[in-house]
Amino acid sequence: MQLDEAKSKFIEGWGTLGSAWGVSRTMAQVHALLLVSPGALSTEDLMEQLQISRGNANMNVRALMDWGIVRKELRPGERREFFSAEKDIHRVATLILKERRKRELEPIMRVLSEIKQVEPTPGATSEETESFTKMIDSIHSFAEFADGAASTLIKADENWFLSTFMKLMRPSQ
Amino acid sequence: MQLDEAKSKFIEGWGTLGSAWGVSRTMAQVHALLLVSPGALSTEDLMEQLQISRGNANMNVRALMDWGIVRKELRPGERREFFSAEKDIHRVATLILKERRKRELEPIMRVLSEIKQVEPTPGATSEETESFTKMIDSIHSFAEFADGAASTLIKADENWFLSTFMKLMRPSQ
DNA sequence: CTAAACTTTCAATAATAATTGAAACAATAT
DNA sequence: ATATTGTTTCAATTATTATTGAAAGTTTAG
Repeated sequence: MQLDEAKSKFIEGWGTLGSAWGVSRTMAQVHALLLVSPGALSTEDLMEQLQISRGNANMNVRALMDWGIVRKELRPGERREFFSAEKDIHRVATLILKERRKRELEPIMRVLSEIKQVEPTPGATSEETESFTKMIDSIHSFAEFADGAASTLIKADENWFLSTFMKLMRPSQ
Repeated sequence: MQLDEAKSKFIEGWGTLGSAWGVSRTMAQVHALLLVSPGALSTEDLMEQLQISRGNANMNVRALMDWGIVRKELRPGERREFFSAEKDIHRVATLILKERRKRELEPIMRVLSEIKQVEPTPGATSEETESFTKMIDSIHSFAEFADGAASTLIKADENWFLSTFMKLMRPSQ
């Protein structure tokens, strides 16, 4: 396979993966393009290679910078800005995990804590109330577990992540 | 807080969480409603309590059954079908993980293997080609790691998941 | 077999999310 | 000061995805 074809396939595939997560297809594609480009790219490069508008390119590149997985790169004597992706894939995974934790885990934790104390309600059997609180409790403790796991991964450095954790997870395969 | 209000809040919150993942809001809400209902519900119950159409209720309940987190329950002497959610939250997490692995990890793995052999391409510097294959390799091995981790979790039983893994992840908090 | 009770499908419609492109804004060089 | 080169914003548009509801399909009872 030729390099260009391989790059396109990767960008397309990464875009599809993105939509399965709550990430827009284009945002994932911009990320993919930056990942497989050895040097930094300008807004124009992004527009041309992905066939998207200037506004779109700008918005997505900014979102990626918010996530911390793309950096602005300024070149001396150059007016325009260049962008490059974090190339260390473990660090990328960590940063994405962090962002998703903030966006997804935190909101549901807030809801769960809020509804944790249900009053004995007139018109509901105690069975109903108990079944509800039991369910909420178990989701709550699971969410806390997931949150803790995410924190640990976020704090863990890449080496630990790869060597220790990997051996642990696949002891016999 | 009253039981009804708490239930609504939970259903709404679970729905919001769903949209952040690639799950439709209504599918997540149907799941939430079944989770907090002590008994099984009929299609009519779902329609009424979530204010959705028959077709919508049916499609989402079927999707949840495909995921394995909702079961059909037939009552002797009753024509209509009742549905109930898997209440064990660890099992729910496992089943969701399994489904997401199939839908997300597998497609990108396919793309990655396909583009792994890039020919030395005329018109591209060897630096360019090398940088590309290096990136693909590292994503590939990371994806393999994630896939292995997912398999392990899927196979692991609930007790191990809670006791061993939890202690491991949060050794000092 | 036919009616009744219920489920499933799917084309049409509505709701939501992403994208464009032009205008406003900012920075630098002359 | 103003022309040039670039960035950012945002209302309008387009594309995507979810939802409806009516029709077709199933199953059981009589």
